[in-house]
Order: sequence, then C-alpha cells, then structure tokens
Amino acid sequence: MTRAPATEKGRATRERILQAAAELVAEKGAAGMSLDDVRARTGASRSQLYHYFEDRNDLVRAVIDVTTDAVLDVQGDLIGRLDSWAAIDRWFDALVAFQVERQGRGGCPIGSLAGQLAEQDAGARIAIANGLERWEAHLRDGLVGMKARGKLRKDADPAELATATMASIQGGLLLTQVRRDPAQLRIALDAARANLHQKGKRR
Amino acid sequence: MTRAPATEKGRATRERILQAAAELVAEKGAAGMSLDDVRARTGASRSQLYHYFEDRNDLVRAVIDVTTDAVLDVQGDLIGRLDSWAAIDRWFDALVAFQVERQGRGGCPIGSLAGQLAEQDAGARIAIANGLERWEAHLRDGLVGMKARGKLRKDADPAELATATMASIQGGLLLTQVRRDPAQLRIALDAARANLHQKGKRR
DNA sequence: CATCTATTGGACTAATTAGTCCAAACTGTT
DNA sequence: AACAGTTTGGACTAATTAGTCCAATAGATG
Repeated sequence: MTRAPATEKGRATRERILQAAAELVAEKGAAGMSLDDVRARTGASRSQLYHYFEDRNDLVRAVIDVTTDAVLDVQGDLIGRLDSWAAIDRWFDALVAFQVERQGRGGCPIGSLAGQLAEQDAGARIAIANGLERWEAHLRDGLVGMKARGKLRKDADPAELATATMASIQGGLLLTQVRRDPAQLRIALDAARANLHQKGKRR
Repeated sequence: MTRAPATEKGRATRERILQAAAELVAEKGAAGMSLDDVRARTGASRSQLYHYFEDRNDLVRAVIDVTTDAVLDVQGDLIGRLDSWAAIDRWFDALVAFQVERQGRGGCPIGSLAGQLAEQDAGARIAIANGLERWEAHLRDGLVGMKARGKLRKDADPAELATATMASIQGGLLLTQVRRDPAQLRIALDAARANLHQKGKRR
C-alpha cells in the first residue's frame, strides 16, 4: 500500500520528496515538475515516490497544501491579528516589501497554481480553494473583531470585505508578476484599504 | 523559411493552426497543448506547423495575442466607451453575467496564462503584459474622459484607478474560478466601483 | 533470534514529446 | 509550357515521460 509513513525514516523521506516537489513546482510550474526532477533532487528511487504518493496528481495536491502552509507561514504574526488599521497596514506593507525584494517575480504561489490547475484537476482546484480560504479566514476574523469593537461601520459585511480584499491582493500580485512592477500591488492594496474604510453601503 | 504566409491559402492554414492551438490552450492549459493535438484537430502536417511558426514557444506567444483579441472582442462595444458610470456598470454586469453563464469556469483567459507562463517564458510574459495593457487602456481612456467632464474628482488619477480596477477584475475572476462562484467577481467589482466613486485621496 | 512489515533499488514498458529533413505537390507568373 | 517560390506529406530521431513490477534490504517487534 501507499501513503502514510509508518516509521520516522519513512516520514523523513516523504517530507524530502514533498519539499523538493514544492520547490520544483515553484520554479518550473506544476506541469514543468517531473518525477525525474524530484528523483534527481532528492536521490529517491521510483519506488519511494509511488510508495508515499498515489501518483503524480496526488503529489501535486500535496504540494498545494504544503505551499499554502509556506505562504501563511511567511506572513507569520502579521496575519494572526488583523484586527486594527495599523495591523492591516503593516500586513499590506509587508506584502509589497516582499514583492520589491523579489523584484515582482513569482506572483502568488497559490494564486499562480489556480491558472495552472483549476481547470485540469478538480482535486487540485479544491485544494487551492481551501488554501485561499485559510488565508482569507485570517482577514475575515480580524474584520469581525474590528466590527465588534466598532471600528467598522455597523452594516459592514466582514466576509464580503475580506473577499474583496483577497481579490485585490491576487489581482495586484498578478499584475505585479506580469509587469515586473511591485507598484501594481501597492496601487491595488491602497484601493483595498480605502474600500475597507468605506463608510457608505453600496448596491 | 518560416512565418509570414505569402498566399491566401497559406494564411488560411496559419489561421487554422492558430485557432486550434488557442482552443487547446484554453481547454488543456498551455503546457497541456501538444503539437500533435494541434495536428489532430486541424489535419495539418508537421511541416505546416514549423513552416508558419518558429517553434512551440512561438506558437504559444501567437496564441496569447489571439486570445487577447478574443477577450477584447467578446466585450465588444461595452469596452469601447467606458466614459460614464452607466457604461461602467453595464460592463461590470456583463462580466459577471458571463461568469454566471460559464458557471464560474475558466477564469480570465489572459490572466490564467499569467500563472502558467510568466515565469517560464519571458516572451510570453511580455505578450501577456501587452494583452492586459490593451485591456486596461480602454478603461483608462474612459476614466480620463470622465475626469475631463468633471465626473471624477479633480485629483483622481485615472491610470491608478484603472490599474486598481483591473486588479479587482483579475482577482475576482481568480476567486470565481477557484470557488466556482460568480458572486466572488460581483463582490470584487462592487468594491472596485466604490473605489472609482471614492472622493477622498488616501495616503 | 525469527518474523513480519516498511522501505528501497532499479530495470523495464509503453506512450508521448518537440523538432529535423527531404522530396513531392501546388500555385502563380512569364 | 517552363520556372520559381510556396506549401505540404510524412518518415525519422532522440529525448523525456508516468507508471509497473519484483526482489532486496532495513527496522521493528515478539
């Protein structure tokens, strides 16, 4: 049978494979990651790949989860308490700073996978949706808290605000990636911030 | 030599190949489109592919351009005169309606290619950037006109507003695609609209 | 130690891939 | 009809791909 490692050694092997696969997907895209690449980078044998993963798709889906973990991890504390304007500003600034550092390369590691996999593999699409949901939940929770403390107008809908903000983030990252210009994300986030502050309900 | 067809017949062949390639990229992703797929769908021989295109990458880049044409074309008149609130609302409504019709599938044909190609092929990245720029230019032009006619506040920056709006569109489409829920785009566009109306300058 | 399971090596298959090349067929021009 | 350039057919190469299978080894457990 495949899948869950029973020993510590097995767990380490699985981890090694998964880590290498995630790197390769980030470097060469999901379609560009080959099992031979993974083997070359880890020294693992074919048997090991198929011992810990059903098949290629299973590995890719695991990569999505591990990539989500990494994205949330890199945002660290910032994302944990998004319940004040100052915290949100710090978070936005960090997102932009990260893109400046990377010179606009790479886009969103999760969002990029959407275009690559959403229409090709239903399981992958769900995994990506889950990843984005985990992300969005942090913001939504923060906004709920802010509303409770009267920092948001009374008829504001934290869920919708969180969604609109995520859209600005993803779109801003996409434009940043394609144009190699972090200012694109800055502009999108400034607009997202204004929308959060927005006082009047529309539509 | 390759490239430009000299006769009408040649032009038709090139067009047939390009059309099939664009369909296949839309269906199976850029990496999933194989030259044999194109051959099968068009009945073209290998020589024909390499007669009209340098290589696979050249074909993909041509697909990007033709896809951009199609995206702008489908938005037809709506996109030509985005110089009133009513026109913008009609445009947004049409974008959402289109996603409802497609049940949230597919995302943005251009934006999806970004995640697939931006980091793998510099030429493709440029082509995508050009495509998005052509799109954004329509909105920017409309906003410039609105500002001239006093429909936008005096210190509004049409270029930045257009960029922020494009980010909302792309992000909204990405969320719609991943979640199979056109309401995601609706929410993003409502926020974009509010931002366009925005009176106060921030930052 | 004996045994059972987890882990690993690696040969092998079968299919698909992009790209090259040469000769044939077609088309318009003189 | 003869010629020149364009277009086409398709065999061929060389590389890469995911996946299967069997036997060997390592490690834990009684």
